Amino acid sequence: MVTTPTTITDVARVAGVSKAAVSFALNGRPGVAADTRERILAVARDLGWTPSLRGRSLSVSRALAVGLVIARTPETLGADPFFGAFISGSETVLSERGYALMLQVVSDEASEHESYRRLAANGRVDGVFLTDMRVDDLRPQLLADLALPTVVIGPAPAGGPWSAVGIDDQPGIVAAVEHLVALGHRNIAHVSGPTEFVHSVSRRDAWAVAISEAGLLPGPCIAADFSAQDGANATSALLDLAEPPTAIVYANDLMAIAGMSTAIGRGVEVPAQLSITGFDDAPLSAHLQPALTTVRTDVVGWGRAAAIQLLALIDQVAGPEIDLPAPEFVIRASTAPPGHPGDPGDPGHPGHGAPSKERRGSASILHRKKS
Amino acid sequence: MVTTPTTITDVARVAGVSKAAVSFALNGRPGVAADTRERILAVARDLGWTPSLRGRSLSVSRALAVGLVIARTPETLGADPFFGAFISGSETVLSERGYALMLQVVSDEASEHESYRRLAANGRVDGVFLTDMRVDDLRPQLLADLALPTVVIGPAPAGGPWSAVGIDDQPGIVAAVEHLVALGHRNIAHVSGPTEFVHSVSRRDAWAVAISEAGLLPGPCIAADFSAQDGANATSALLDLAEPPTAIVYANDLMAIAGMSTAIGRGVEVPAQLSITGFDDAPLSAHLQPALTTVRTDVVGWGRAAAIQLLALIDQVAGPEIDLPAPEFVIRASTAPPGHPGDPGDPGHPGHGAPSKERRGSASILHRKKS
DNA sequence: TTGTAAGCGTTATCAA
DNA sequence: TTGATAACGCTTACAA
Repeated sequence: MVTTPTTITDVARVAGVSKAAVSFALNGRPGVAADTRERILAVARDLGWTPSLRGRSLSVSRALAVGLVIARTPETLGADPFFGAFISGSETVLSERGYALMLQVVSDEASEHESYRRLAANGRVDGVFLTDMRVDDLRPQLLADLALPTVVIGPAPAGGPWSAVGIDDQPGIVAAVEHLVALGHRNIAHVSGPTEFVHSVSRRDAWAVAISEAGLLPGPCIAADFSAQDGANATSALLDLAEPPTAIVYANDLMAIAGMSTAIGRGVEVPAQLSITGFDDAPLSAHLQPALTTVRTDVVGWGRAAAIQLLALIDQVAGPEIDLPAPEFVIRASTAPPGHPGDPGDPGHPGHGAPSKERRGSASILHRKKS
Repeated sequence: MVTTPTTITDVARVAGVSKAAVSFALNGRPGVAADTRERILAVARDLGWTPSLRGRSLSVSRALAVGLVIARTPETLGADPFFGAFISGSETVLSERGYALMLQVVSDEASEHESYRRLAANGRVDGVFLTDMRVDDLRPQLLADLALPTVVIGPAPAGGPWSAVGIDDQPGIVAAVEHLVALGHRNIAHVSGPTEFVHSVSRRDAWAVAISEAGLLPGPCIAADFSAQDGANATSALLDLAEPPTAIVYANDLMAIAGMSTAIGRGVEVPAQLSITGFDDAPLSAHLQPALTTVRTDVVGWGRAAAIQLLALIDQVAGPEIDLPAPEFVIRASTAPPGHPGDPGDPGHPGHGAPSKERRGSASILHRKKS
């Protein structure tokens, strides 16, 4: 018993109509009498016929698939909770519309371009998501040249010829800084991502602005690469300063966790002597000791919104205005008032034991699309 | 300037040959003179022509793509370093052969089956990877019915009608137990994954066997769900026992890390009072305080091997024997001799500061394929 | 060695 | 409202 060697021709023959009639009936288009349509559909069901995507694809010049090219090393990919959630979210929309997702993972920028070129040349996809936007990013131009509809994921420079869907990360960072300021911190450092990325710069700027709006001088800022190793290194460098910060705002959870461990390893108590905030709310973050204060964004919803936007772009229709939920600032146990250098004999800070109740503050939201 | 409205007909016309000649030349097949071939290829290059996958796909009845359906929640997906690495690895092989990877993420088993059905009915893929094999898994039968070549990733029950590629995780667990026994532990617990998964059972059995081979009685064993939350819960339960274990072997790093934090939060020193081992070597694990002793497998190489195997299956040729590197047991700072309940005043265990030099022991390897 | 022509399974065009 | 018939872009017998 085979699956589907049945073709539209078979259905047409059995139903005693033309192929065109079958096609019309299936796609629910006018031009076929109601009873004829019924009969055709019945036959199709009996024969277990599903239209062939390949034939259809050739005929309509559409791949019915979209692409996601990720330029990351296996390690940074595996450590980032973003992609799994994003893909989950976009999949719900895509599969509902009969679209599939082609995933490509490459290691460097050159092969990333090559990847897009091939995707376009082969006609494998009808559009792509673009993540990790860089400050001077060549990909939008490339994709424009390739005539491949593109949705940029995350903050993107305004005014470009692209469509972007993103939750603005700035309010999350601002909330973190304000929280720390309210706790009494005056020397607040930042460990950013690589400055070539737009979202790195965006978060760094948010940190700087929030600090000066609080009437403080910006603390030290170190650019790292989002990896645990670099987060640890940056933290060491900050703690080695003549005037080490009393709080550090990290651009992602992975660096924050590694930084927290580094501090603890040096005998610096967290949060008593050093407060720490992350970004992402990784699945692990709530279960650390101390649990990590961080910023959570609804990445699944983001993926959904991006997929809707991309499909609209492909269909050349105006995409709906999508309201993305605001990022949440999640206060846990890794932040506290500064300057409690005492109690060095407190093993494991039992006071901050269970994650217990989390307090949340919400921030605002951004959704920018091509005008 | 448009990208590729060029078709094989254009190339044939410009080169002054037939479409067949172009096809033959492109696919490097005999039946066309060397100089003609050169000329054709030159024209193709000039015109920037790449054969359309859609036409080709329809003609050869092949999708030139393989599928990976992942049944995970966004959280467990994002926390697992496996998939990113696996996809990276398989991609290197697939893209080289002109294949692409279709990724589907679903939430439950029912929609997973649905996903496979659609993939097959649409002819979107020529074969699939099957991960997270369950003890009584219905998917192999389904895929056999769908006539979809399948490669099972990871340990699979022997004797089934499937082809499996996996690094045996047992030697890694055995190495962990032997390490703990050598350190002097006598009460070694295990936190496993859900017992419905073959790899959970495999790791649990390895733990049990290694313990009895050391002449010890098996310690307590709790099945969790691989999540941080469940790892924390299981750890609490173990520490609440009348005779709490002095060491815990976890089935993955995420649970181990959460468990470690839980212990520390309860005032239990790691590794002085409790030794902990993980599985995966997540990017973060080396940068924790204390750094996690764990088992590392070459997932990227595994992905490569699986892709080679799947393509061979699709092409109906015998796959090459692939030697997968043995899993490595990585000894870091979360394991130590038992019974040092003293020194409760040691903040942050500075003695275990930097990850420093890691000692590694290697274990053996498994690669089973369909006979 | 080369060219012709028939598929692959759709959708689209255009008479009837 | 229908039903031939021609694309779509490629591969592949088969004939020249």
